[in-house]
Amino acid sequence: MDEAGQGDMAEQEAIPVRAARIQDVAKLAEVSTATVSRALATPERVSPEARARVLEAIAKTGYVPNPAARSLRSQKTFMVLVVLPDLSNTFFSKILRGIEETLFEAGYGMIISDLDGSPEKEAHFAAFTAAGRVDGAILLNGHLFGQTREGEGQPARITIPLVALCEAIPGADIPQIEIDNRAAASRMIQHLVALGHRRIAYVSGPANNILERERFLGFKEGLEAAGLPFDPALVIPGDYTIESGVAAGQGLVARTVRPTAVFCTSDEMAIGLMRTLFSAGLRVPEDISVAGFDDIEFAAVAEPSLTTIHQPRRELGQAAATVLIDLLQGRPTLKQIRLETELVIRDSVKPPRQS
Amino acid sequence: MDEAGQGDMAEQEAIPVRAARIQDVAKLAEVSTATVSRALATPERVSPEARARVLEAIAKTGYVPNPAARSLRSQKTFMVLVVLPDLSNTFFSKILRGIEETLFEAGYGMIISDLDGSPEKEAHFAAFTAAGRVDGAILLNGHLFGQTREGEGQPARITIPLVALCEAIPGADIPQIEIDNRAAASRMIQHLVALGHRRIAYVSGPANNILERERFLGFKEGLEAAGLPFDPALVIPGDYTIESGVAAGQGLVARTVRPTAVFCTSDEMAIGLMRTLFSAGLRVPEDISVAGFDDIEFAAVAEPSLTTIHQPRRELGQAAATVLIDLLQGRPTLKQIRLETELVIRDSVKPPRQS
DNA sequence: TGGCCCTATGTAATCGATTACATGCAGCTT
DNA sequence: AAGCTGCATGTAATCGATTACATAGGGCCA
Repeated sequence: MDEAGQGDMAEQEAIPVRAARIQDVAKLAEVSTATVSRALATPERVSPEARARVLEAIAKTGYVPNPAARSLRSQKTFMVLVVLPDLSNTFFSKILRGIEETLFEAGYGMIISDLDGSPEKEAHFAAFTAAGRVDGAILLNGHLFGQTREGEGQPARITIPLVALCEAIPGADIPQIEIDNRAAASRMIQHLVALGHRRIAYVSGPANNILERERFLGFKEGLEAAGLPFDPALVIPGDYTIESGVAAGQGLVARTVRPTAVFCTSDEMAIGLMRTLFSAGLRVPEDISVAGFDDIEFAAVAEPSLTTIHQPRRELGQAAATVLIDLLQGRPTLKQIRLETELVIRDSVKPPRQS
Repeated sequence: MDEAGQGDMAEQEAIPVRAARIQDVAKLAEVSTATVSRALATPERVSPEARARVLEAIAKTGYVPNPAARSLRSQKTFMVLVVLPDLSNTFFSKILRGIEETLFEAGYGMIISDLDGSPEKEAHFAAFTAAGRVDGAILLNGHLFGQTREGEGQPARITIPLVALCEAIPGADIPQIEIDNRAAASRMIQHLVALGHRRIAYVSGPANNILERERFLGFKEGLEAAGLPFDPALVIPGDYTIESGVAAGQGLVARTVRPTAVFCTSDEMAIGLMRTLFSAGLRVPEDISVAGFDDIEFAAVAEPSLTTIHQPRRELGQAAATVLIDLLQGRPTLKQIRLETELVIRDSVKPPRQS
């Protein structure tokens, strides 16, 4: 190692104290390594005196078990992989926090994999997982991995417990933790309809996305329930990002006949869309109502504040982590958990001007 | 394991294929395990024929080296710990992405630790680090860990390479990657002054936070440069969150003599503050100008769009990861890297009404 | 042709824990 | 008293890679 980063350090101890091993503890406590190991893993199987001596020796040496050795032998890593499509997306951060919290309490660490739409990364993490670097994984990306190139050369079958979070994975027989996207979307449409809206536009998520499919079904269901026709011209493509919301807004502004309300399937898009409407001189909700989905932090402080569907993000993360831990520890789990969403009524939706 | 999660799986192969070991590959390729290992680690030290046979065998068996075994022997984990104070904070997510990207390319995995203000978590991760579970760490939380209880029982000294990101760590002799917070804050004040503002309020970050200290110094520096007096009454406490911005706004609304401009040291606070001003019937920037700091995604689409300081978040993450990797691989590194910020002028700041 | 060096490869020690199996001893039953 | 049970503990195999050291063989030079 070059000295560049350490040129003038002074108060550091000169002797690089080798980390204490179980051997050192055993010697100090005058027992065998087996007893030390048992004192930690199964205290009830060790006499109180021996246990006390071991604990004292551990405190004295600052012993921390070497995880590599432990996991090599026991085939457990106490690590969980969280796979998500885009780490920089606001929507995920609170979910992650819920996951991290719960994992931490159970003694598990969290490794994050941001797929970023890259198949190579996906393949890498599939191998990573297959290699036994983690005990289980939480998938937020809507599909299993390692599913791509089957052909020759066994594609490293994933055998560890998996849990799907938010985006249900169709063919997979793994626990799913999610919200009822369809019902939530339908609920929002019914709310808009109840206020008198008849021409309701829909800003979609990315094509083929399972959330998108569900929300779109909910959208149509809501229309149907209200006896309104479905008009494909009122479906505007988006991909959940702010930018796509901005773009959707531009398309809307350019129209001669506009919808009276727009249901955006993410808050980011709703906020981006409102921005564009403002720039064009349109007012929300006076000229056009805008609804979102997710209830991210900024929804409440947007101007106007955003009517949206609240997703219990932290709880979703906690639930997924809990299920995975149950799975890892051999406890029975539910195959599907659906958390409740909530329609949050704020200022971006009002009855249309002339109904 | 209970069957709850796996009741009716069908197409799964019945034989739980034990993952291939280096032995299996060696046998198939008709070489020794040493040759297999070398074919992967130092291909140039293996004959082309042997290498080809090994690679073929690897492909055929789907062999992936067992990381626990590897790291037990080589004392390397190819894992990096990222310590941050709040995972659910928007500001960090893009930084994380920059880190993850760079680590991934270099073959490192990322473990995340959300300290959440909990000393226990901090102690835990200090032990975690000391135990050799990671090769290095990136600290976003502004202080070293394991620094707490020195006393008896050696407190598991951290000896692995560390890098401080965003929040410089005063006494520590480790590389720092950051922006020039002071200069950036000063720059913003000068911009406000140049537009004619004389009464400029400052919404602070949490007390004792190093970013806060620097930005506050910059604020005062900016005032001084303009020959304006520093008025403690114009300093409003905050903690970078939306909520604290909302609270700061309430305080402001209640005043009889208001500043003509408010410099919030985070975009979140600026957005929360604008919200409160709107609710009270004040207009931004007509009645009062508002500036932020960070340039998060929502700054551009806020209403009005937010004048702020752009931080190259992704690049910050990349730079920190790059420095850490250099450190890990024994290359020389810089001790301090300061990335450029940029004043982004948008619509939330205008000259005061009567100057 | 003998000696030397270099390359390719193999053998086996090693990393640090967990844990199957063995052992010794105390207490209880018959 | 013999035999059984069960607890506390120790011994040593084991997990799967990396790598120090040993060795075989080929090429080159004198």
